[in-house]
Amino acid sequence: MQTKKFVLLDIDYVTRNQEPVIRLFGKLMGENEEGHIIVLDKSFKPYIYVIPSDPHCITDCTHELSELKLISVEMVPRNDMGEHKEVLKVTFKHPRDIPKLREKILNLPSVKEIREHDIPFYRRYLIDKGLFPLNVVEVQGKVLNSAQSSRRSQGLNGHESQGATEGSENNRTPKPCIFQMENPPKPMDSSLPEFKFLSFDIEVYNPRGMPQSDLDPIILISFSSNQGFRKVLSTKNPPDSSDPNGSPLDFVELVDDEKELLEKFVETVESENPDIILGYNSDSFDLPYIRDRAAKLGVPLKLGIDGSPPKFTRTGFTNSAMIKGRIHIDLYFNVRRYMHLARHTLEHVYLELCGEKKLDIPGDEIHIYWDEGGRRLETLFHYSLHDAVAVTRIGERMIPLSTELTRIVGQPLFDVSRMASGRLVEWYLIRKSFQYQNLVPNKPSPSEVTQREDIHVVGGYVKEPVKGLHENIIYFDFRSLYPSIIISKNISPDSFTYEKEPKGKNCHVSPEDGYKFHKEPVGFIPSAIGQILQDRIRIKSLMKQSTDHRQRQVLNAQQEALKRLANTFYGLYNHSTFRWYSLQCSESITAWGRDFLKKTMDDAEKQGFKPVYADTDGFFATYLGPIDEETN
DNA sequence: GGGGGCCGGGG
DNA sequence: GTGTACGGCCCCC
Repeated sequence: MQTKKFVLLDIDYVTRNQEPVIRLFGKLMGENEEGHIIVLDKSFKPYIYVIPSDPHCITDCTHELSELKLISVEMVPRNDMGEHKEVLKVTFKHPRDIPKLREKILNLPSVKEIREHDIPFYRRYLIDKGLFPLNVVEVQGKVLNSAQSSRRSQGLNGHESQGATEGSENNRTPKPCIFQMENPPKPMDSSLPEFKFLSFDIEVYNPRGMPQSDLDPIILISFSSNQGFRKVLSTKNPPDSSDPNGSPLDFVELVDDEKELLEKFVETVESENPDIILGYNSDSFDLPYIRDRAAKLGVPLKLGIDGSPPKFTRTGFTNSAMIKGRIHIDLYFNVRRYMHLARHTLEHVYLELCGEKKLDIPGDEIHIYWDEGGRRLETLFHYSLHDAVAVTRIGERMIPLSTELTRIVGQPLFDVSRMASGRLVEWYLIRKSFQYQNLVPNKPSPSEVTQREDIHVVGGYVKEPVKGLHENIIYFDFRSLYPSIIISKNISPDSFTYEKEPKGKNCHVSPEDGYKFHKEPVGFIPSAIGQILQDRIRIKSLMKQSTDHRQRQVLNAQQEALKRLANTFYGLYNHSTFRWYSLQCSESITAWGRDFLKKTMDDAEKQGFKPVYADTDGFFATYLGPIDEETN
């Protein structure tokens, strides 16, 4: 039995002998260890929860379930919205069985509800094992491939090898260590290495406007890493080609043709061996384009650490490209989510983040620069390289936040970098649910979503501004009004109650609607927000104490990530697709908010202030001087 | 005002 | 893949 320590970069599962096998992709951490590891875990099985229609018919329910193709049915205690329940944990042979059987199970006479039937298998694994991507994991087991003996192993790494592979082996990435786990993985609290990232950008010959991958070849591919690597691969000789060694453009490497360009692209990724691959709009442009051209020219795109080609999927309204064992991040989506700019072109974003103008060539003129050669071509090389460098610079600013969000939310960086903030919170809460043995609420059906969207909740209090030029202005505002209300009034779906009995004393009662929330115990959502805010305070104080520059940067990213998470909680009760959606909670928050603001304004008026404008969590007032000095 | 459709980035 | 998810703006009625 051996022990291996690694940074968890990515996770998925494959099917071997009809059984699911979890694969953890990592970068080895030990003293004399180098390279990648792929850890296989055959022991984890998918499951869902079944709530029987009546607590007494749990045996009927078990019986009905036993007719199906399952591994086991087990009675377990769980909490559901503050209510204790005995439910059935139903374990399946394969994740595929769940979408196949869940309708059938739901329609059994003794079944009332099914839960947690839509949690992707690899996410379930991370949550249940307490593993956090980008943190260190220790595993015990045995190495399956003796070092370097077989290229890409034999099928055990999930990707069927594509026949004999030729090409230079000189500075290729060593083959990953394939490791079979024999004991549960241990999350470790070790210090972490910095991540290496490689940015890339392609240029395409485009005499007809936007390039079409069936017609227009890729002419340049440029690279930039956060460790100083810079290169442009070109299918055309740089200027001054009469002297092959005298090129002033020493970052340019000439290749014979587009086929070699793509082969060198793969080799560069292998030899640079980055943890993270960055692009700008690379999910929907660069990588699909490279895929199409590589297919046309017969170049295998062995970009994953297991030699697999990128996998293209749809993520909502857009595409995403996954590179196994490395983390491909399209910064465009990050930037669009986190930066509020009118436009999100690479040029605009670079200017905003780095304060520098980017060398620019109008997109539709690239083929002209290419054809003209000479100085024009030189400019094109610089432009292309600079695009890749700009992506690296933007990455340096954006990645720390995403990596810390990953460590808090506990889902892969690939996913986290593409998730809307509401989703991040949702996965954070799903993990919390597991810890508290709570049942996760189901996602709403499409009809429920539209129903929710039709309901409008009254927002914050707004006092129309009094027209005119005001002097002697004071401004008052509540520091984070809504989160304070959620916590102080314990606003949570599991503390909300329709009960008439516990009036007043044991409940907070909302203004206007009179919704009641139990004062105790602390609700699920308030406790989660409370914990995030507390963590943030703790990290900010650590930051003050720290003298190490790098550590301070990490801590700062951590507290920023927590702030971002905390900030997205407030509106979530009113998000139609949120699992913990609650109209009562949503209405109560704003009702209390209006109440607090109005009361404070009334008090201020009594003290001689005249409010001239108010909005949600603060107001402006002019000071008229003390009105009635005797009252106070 | 409300429903439907389109677009963003990339060359 | 135990997937499948945005939000702003314009147009039209």
